[in-house]
Amino acid sequence: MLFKENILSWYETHKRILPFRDIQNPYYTWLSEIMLQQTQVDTVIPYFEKWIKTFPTLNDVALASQHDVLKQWEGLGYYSRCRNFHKAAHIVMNEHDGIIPSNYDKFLSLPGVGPYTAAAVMSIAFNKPIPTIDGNIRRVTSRILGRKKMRQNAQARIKNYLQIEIDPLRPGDFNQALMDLGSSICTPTKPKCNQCPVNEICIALGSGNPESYPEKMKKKKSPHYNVAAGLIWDRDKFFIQKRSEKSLLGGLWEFPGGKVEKGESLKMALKREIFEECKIKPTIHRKVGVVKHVFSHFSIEMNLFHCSINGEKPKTDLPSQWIKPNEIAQYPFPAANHKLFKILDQDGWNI
DNA sequence: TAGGCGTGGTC
DNA sequence: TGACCAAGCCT
Repeated sequence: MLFKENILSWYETHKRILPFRDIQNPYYTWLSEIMLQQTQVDTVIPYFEKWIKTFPTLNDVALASQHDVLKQWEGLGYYSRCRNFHKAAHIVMNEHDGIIPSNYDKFLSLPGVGPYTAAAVMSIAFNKPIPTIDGNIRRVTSRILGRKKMRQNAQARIKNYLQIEIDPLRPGDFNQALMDLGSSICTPTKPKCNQCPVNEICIALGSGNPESYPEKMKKKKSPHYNVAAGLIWDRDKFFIQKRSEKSLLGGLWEFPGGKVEKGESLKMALKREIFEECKIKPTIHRKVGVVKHVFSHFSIEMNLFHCSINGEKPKTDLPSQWIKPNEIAQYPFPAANHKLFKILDQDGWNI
């Protein structure tokens, strides 16, 4: 049985038409691979199309402000991907004459580009026979080779195996075929082995329980926090501040506030947080709403209160703005804030 | 090297 | 409905 022939002929009949596929444009390939990190194809498509419309070339990305690129990324998550891509665009423009490097090591050295992304861009955009190893391919090869433990040793073995199997004439298609196989047939649970083009050589299937490959890692339970935030009004404008680039949700805008400490009421916590962040003691009015939001490693329940400032001026080290409700669209906010905006829109934004 | 880093979909 | 999952990278 010919592994790569079967994989590629399966791909020909099953591949999806995607806006970032079959376009020989390294910028499109690079951007899509960054967006696809830990993110499903259907989520990425609208973001990709909107981004390309706003920034048709890599030079447009380099010329844009971080604020503007984050605005386009808003809602996609893992915002360091966006900040790193923005930095990398500058490097390509300034140090590579605007040409995306077609050399693996040079491309790998760009911020936000790791072994997966470098291999994907090299193989898809530059036709270089370098195998990609992502979550899908790790699972597919774990099952084909019958290796339950996917640690350092196995990683090298996967690479060796794929380096031999990869089609030197169509390396990009080969890599994408294996990833598609992993996401549609060789799924983590309930794999559709009867539809698999390489089921005859799969050791995990032969073992009778392919789903048990590879061995799953135990995950830590993530903590939950109560959070209070203030919608601080001065006449028809409210106060927002920008999060530090190095923090969680770095570079996005938010309302002042923070975690509720043990023994604190929501309003006590909010007064304390606003004083710590802005050095003012606002009057806290009614609660606007509560939203629950799950992050990658913890969850929150955010309670938003209307506040007013009694003539005081907030003093903050972070960039800040007074904006009107209709100006929200200009600022990149995290998803939890957008949930609050929905509540505010229904509520009429009135104190 | 294991943990930090978002979000939306699925069951 | 909580737990898991999805085309990783950085520190």
